[in-house]
Amino acid sequence: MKLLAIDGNSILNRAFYGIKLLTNKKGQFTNAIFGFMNIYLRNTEDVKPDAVAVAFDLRTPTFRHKAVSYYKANRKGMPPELAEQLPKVKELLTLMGVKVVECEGYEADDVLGTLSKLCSDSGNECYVLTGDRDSLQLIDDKVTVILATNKENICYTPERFKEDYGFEPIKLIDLKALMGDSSDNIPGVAGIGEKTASALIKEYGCIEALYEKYEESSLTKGVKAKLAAGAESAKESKWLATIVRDAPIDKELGDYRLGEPDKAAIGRMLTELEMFKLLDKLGINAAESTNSAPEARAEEAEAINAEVSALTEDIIKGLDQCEYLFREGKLSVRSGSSVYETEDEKLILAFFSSDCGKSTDDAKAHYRWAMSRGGELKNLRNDASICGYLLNTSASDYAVDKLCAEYGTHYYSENGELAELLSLHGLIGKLRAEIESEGMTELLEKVELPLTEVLASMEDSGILIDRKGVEDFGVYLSEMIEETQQMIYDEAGHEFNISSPKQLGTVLFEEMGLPAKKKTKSGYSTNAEVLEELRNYAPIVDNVLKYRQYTKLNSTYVAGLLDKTAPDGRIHTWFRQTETRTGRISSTEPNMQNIPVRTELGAQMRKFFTADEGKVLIDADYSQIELRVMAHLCGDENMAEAFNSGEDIHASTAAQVFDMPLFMVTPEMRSAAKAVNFGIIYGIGAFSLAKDIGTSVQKAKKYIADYLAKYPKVNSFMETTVDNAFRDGYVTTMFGRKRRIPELSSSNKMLQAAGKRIAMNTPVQGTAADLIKIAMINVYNRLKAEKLNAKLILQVHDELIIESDIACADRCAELLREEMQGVYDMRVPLAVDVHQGKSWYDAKG
DNA sequence: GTGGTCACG
DNA sequence: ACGTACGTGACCACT
Repeated sequence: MKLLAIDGNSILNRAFYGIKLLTNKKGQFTNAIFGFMNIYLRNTEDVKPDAVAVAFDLRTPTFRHKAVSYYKANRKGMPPELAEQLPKVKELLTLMGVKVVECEGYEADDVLGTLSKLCSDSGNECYVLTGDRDSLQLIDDKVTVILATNKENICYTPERFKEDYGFEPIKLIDLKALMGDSSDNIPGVAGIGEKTASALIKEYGCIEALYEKYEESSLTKGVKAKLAAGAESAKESKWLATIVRDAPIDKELGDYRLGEPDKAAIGRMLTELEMFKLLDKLGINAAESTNSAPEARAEEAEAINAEVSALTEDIIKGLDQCEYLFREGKLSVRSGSSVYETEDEKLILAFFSSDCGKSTDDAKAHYRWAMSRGGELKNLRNDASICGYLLNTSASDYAVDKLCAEYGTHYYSENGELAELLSLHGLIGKLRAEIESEGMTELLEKVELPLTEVLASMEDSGILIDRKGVEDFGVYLSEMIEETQQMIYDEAGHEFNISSPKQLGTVLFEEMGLPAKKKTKSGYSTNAEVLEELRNYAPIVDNVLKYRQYTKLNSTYVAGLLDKTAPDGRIHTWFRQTETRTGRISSTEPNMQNIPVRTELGAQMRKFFTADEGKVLIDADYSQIELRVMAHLCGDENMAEAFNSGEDIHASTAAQVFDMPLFMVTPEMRSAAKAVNFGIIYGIGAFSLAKDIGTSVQKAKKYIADYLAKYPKVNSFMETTVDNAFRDGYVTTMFGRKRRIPELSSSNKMLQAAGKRIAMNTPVQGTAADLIKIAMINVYNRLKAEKLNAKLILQVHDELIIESDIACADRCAELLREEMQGVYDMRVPLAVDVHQGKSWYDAKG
């Protein structure tokens, strides 16, 4: 028989600290459960055990079977985020048919010691899985210890142990008796560290032999003195370091055989925890619902048994409300207890443009399909993924099966390709009810759903790219890269991969001896901020910075964009509507929202994004929209006054903070004030502000204090927002968009502080996102209604770009300004800069 | 797949 | 004692 014995506490700890905090919708922490189960599954697959035991510590303060309990009592307790996961892991294991072993007064490793001895004595194989090197003392011919480290699992057989340590596993106890172990409060011999201890054990084998002979040995006086002084402690430490091997547990190995899993209960539990990947791995279905309305379930049940019929024009005309899915050219529609299908493009277009109210999933793809054929999609009522996003902006995806599991509606997994369609019915009902009760109906109906069509149209339009121009720019960059690279090699004295931070670090900080300022997890930091400070030390630094700039432009932008050019000569980015935590849109393949602009060389890229023949680009961007949103949300009169008077806001902030008239504000003061303004939006911290403007933390603190004193309502707004976030667990934007912030309930101070900053930033960033989304919808509708030959083609967070016929460009520009400025009645004006040009570069003004 | 870096708002 | 501002996406090196 093969037994896998697991140190539950040790593995759970590794899992907890190795994976960032995760929670389900209710805020229950799940990261340790997730990590534990992954480690468990990986190892059972590798070991293929017949029996498994997972041991957990169980000690009470009054019961001390040995002094270890007393010493270990000093250890820090578990953080609450982990403690709440512990009983869940035990429950889950039990449901899976795995034996959980706890023994009053003993620790997990004592249980492992006992189990491994049982195996060893009876000639059975035992694998001990732990993250704790202490357990290596258990290794023998029958007992292998699998040590789970952060990087990999190391499988310790007696041979492997000997290779690494140079002595037999059992002598690990003696090693610890000498060197001690601070994490276990084992004192060892004062002054003896790992090296000396290891040498002594290799020479003498055990501490008894050592103490018998050391006085006559050739050891140095110092070591002898230390050994003499620590004799008692060594003996005591050896006892402490010895793992118990006869704990009073069930000693019948057969009792640890794996039992039958209770799949239904596991399904319920993991569904509740929203651990769907794990369900997949275990081959278990998510729990079924109790949540669909009975009528809905009845309709679905009938639909399952009904014949699927072919969709026809007449049927389309008779439809009122329906769910549909459109995948790989096939349209499936459910209405009442009937299901229809077709692959006929004409019929599909007729359906899309029909008056029937439509609920679906991933409508943007359908809009694009219709638009590219000159058609349209009308009366979109619901989109499951968008509803899912509004209800929880932090999920990784919003697939129908996941949503059904999360919201507890029935998923017809048994019905093949109709599964999702039938499941959608109950799911949409539930999602709408949740949206309603969370007060987000208007946000869904007036903002997100209409926006889907706008984004589809923007993607469909794309933007014209001057391929020849980009290619030429690429040739120029390649020449510069070649040249710069050669200079770097010459200065370094050899060739190396400049793009490897590791190799670059070695060259700069070891070979060339430049002062290393900052470290990363894996070595020296070589980022631009660090290199900037080193510019004066050696010319290589400047060249590396140049090299970085050229290669970035060449690979990300030149190569990246050429690669994404469609046959129509345009670039069609994907706008993602369910991606960001704050409500912003994101852009991928390529990302059109991070095209360079801040450096002159980078900004050249924008010359290659152009208007088509006879057309022009119109670019409009909000000026300081986030600060204006802040001014509106907090209602601070001082801040509003600055905006209302049309002053330069950063200069005006400087005048306030430095308490002087506007005309006396220097560019340096303005720049510092600008940094403070940014800090305010991000959730201010003195340290980072100081770093940003290159001043002392003390001065930064004073700036912040002065700022908040001048704008007292900014201060109270932040406080109230954070307080409410603690109370509710989420924050909201002006239009009711929500973001949950589980970080606030973390006991880790860093994480909680990050949660507070999120709480301060999200209402501001998110409201700005809401505003521009509404403006986009209005612009789109007006361009259409006024039949202008112009299209909205890009959005870059606070900026919209229209490609317009030259003939109507001025009207479009005016329309754009009106819709953006007038999007919502605020306490401060929303200022918009509008420019026209043949290229994006020119249209930026 | 993760971490480092850097492009944008 | 420790690490440090909000939100993204792409590319490269390295495991």
